[in-house]
Amino acid sequence: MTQRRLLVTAALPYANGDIHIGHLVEYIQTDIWVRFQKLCGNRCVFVCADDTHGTAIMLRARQEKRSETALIDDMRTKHVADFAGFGIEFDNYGSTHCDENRALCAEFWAAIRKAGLVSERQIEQLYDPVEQTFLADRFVKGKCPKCGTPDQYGDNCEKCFSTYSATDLVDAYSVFSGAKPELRPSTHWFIRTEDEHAFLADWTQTGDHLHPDVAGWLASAFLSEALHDWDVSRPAKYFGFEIPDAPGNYWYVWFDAPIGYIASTHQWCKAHGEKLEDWWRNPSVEVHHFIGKDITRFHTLFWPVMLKAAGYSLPTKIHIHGFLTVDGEKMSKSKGTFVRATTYLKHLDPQWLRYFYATKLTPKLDNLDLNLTEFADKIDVDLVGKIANLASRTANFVQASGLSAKYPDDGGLFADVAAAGAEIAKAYEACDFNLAMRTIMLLADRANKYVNDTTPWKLNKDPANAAQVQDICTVVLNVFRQLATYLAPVLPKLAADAGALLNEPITSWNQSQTPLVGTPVAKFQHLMNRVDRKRIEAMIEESRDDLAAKPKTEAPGTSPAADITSAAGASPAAGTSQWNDGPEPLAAEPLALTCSIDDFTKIDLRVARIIAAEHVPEAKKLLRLTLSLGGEEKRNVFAGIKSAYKPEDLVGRLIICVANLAPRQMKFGLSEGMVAAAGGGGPEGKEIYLLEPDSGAKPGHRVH
RNA sequence: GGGCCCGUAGCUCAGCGGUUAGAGCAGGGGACUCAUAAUCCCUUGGUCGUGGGUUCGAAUCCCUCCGGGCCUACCA
Repeated sequence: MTQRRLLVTAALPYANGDIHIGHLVEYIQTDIWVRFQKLCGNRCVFVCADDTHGTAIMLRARQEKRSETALIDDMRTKHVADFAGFGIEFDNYGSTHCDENRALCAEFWAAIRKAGLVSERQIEQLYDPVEQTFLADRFVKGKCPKCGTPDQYGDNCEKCFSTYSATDLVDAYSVFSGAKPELRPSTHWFIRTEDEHAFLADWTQTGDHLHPDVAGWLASAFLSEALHDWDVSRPAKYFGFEIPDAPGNYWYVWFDAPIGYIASTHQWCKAHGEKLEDWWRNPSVEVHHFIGKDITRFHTLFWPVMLKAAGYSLPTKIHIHGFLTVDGEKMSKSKGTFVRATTYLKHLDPQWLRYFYATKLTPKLDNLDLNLTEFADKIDVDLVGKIANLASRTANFVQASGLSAKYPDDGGLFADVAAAGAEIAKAYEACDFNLAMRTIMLLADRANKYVNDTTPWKLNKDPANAAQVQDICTVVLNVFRQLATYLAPVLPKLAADAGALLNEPITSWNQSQTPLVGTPVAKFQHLMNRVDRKRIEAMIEESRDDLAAKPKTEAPGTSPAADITSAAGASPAAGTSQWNDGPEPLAAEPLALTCSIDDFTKIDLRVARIIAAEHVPEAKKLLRLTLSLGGEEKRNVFAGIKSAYKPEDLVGRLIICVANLAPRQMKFGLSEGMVAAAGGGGPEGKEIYLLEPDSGAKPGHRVH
């Protein structure tokens, strides 16, 4: 096989947060693929970097009272340590805030201008008067101008996938301050992607660059109509690179982020005496991007246009994966399933997660689930019970004698395992790690059966059988070594340990094709530990604590908020010990800031009777309630309690409502108030408890 | 209001137009005791969410419906 040259990237993590197990899906996936390529003898360079620019970084740095560079340097150090902890080996890990990237951005910009793709025009842009900054697209929300969906971000609509600029939003507000943004004029620069419509229509639909599902989605959602101009500049203040020919303006973070792939490559080139052109302007080099499905648009529409204009290689393939769920649900801080990389490493073996993700990853865009029980079972059964066990049950017998000098007759076992290598390699290449792992485990089953059938432990009782025992163990340890080689991309440490055991490092996929003979066998040591379930619980527990410990408020226990709680019939005066009330509910939703009695009296809480309740067929969470405040005073209220209450059980009950809440137009009608309920949402949103006054209260009574 | 994804054995998933629907794990029975209570053999278990349609033939293609999830922090 001829040596391929591959340039591989994983998406740049944003320097505004810690690496967590969701991120790791992608980095582990990419690392496995890269290690596989390298093991096969291909020249493969794996680059990544921190994505450091944008309003979020600027505001966070401001909040933490330090410079942006101090913040991003700090985050980068943490990210690098997290990745290293999981054995993710980048050839270069850079930052988008570096000289190479600045220079490349300027080069791209000049080329895109030269290609005639840049438009300049003055627009009225939204400005947050509280934070005193123009609002990046993602930090303005409002109604989609095309379909009217509320709470949509300023650059594209998640519902109808239309793209637009933030000023098109209806009823916009700043996600930072909540303030109504002001329109302020400023000049912006746009890339007219529509000019490359034909190119994109071709590139996305041909050449196997994209999974067919993605290609189809792009074709129907975007390419079926004219592409919108892409606003790539932001006026000061903005943390990023200033546009050379437009002083006071900065490139939008999504302009310089993908260029960061090239900048990181450039750094690697400099460190290794290579030329950037040989990697990014060389048709014989394959460029592979690994990304999550959330950032598909940037990589499949904008990025190719930029690359084409600047004369850099277009991606050979964009590998897109789905999101992680834990125990079937989205990662949740309150449930402790939002596990940071550092937290995981404190408790569990990184190889376990690498293996588990490998068993779940396919070329498809499906989300993958980390079922914690299954996780533990898979490690114990597959890695300890099947793989490690092969060495564990035979190495001791040949520790003195080493492997046989000549590879014995094994009934074709070694040859079969060797032959399976092609199929496994094909699966790795296709990112079908699930298939690769299944195939490997089947082979492990066969090898274990071989041990059972040949019973070396029985033969070993008679010294006359020494040679036969040695032969059997030579076979088993060789198959073990084959499997360790096949698993090396996923489990580099296991492969290293296998190499140490047999005194021959595993460095190449081809080693799986030739038996190892005559080498000494080292004293056997545990290759892989079983999963201690308690450690998983501890990890989840700590992830939960992480959050509870964070937002401390000054609110004293006697705040008005606490009074409301007592009105609900909780027992605040009683010690928690007597009633065994745990701290979880409070931890899940910490106390709000102190408010004054004046603040409180603004809210007019009233006793009301539910005189009618009905389902709203089209609504997922809502019930329509008619509340009576006594006499003729009635309120039509939509309450998000469908998951916890049936309409027929509600009619006639007394509840507490917010009687002076501003009416709100909802999809199903006008809601003229709000029903008070306790609870934290809970699983499936079922943890909802309506407040009910003590007996004697009458509709219309105010809650003081 | 729209979009996307998913619904195959208890669990996680293969299969994605063609013989009696598969695997791993879990469950049950047995063997073995070298091995990290590992391994090996046998075995229970599914009208492939529903109702239509296309077809000689559908889990597999099309449509309806039902159910679940996501689209709320540039969080993969």
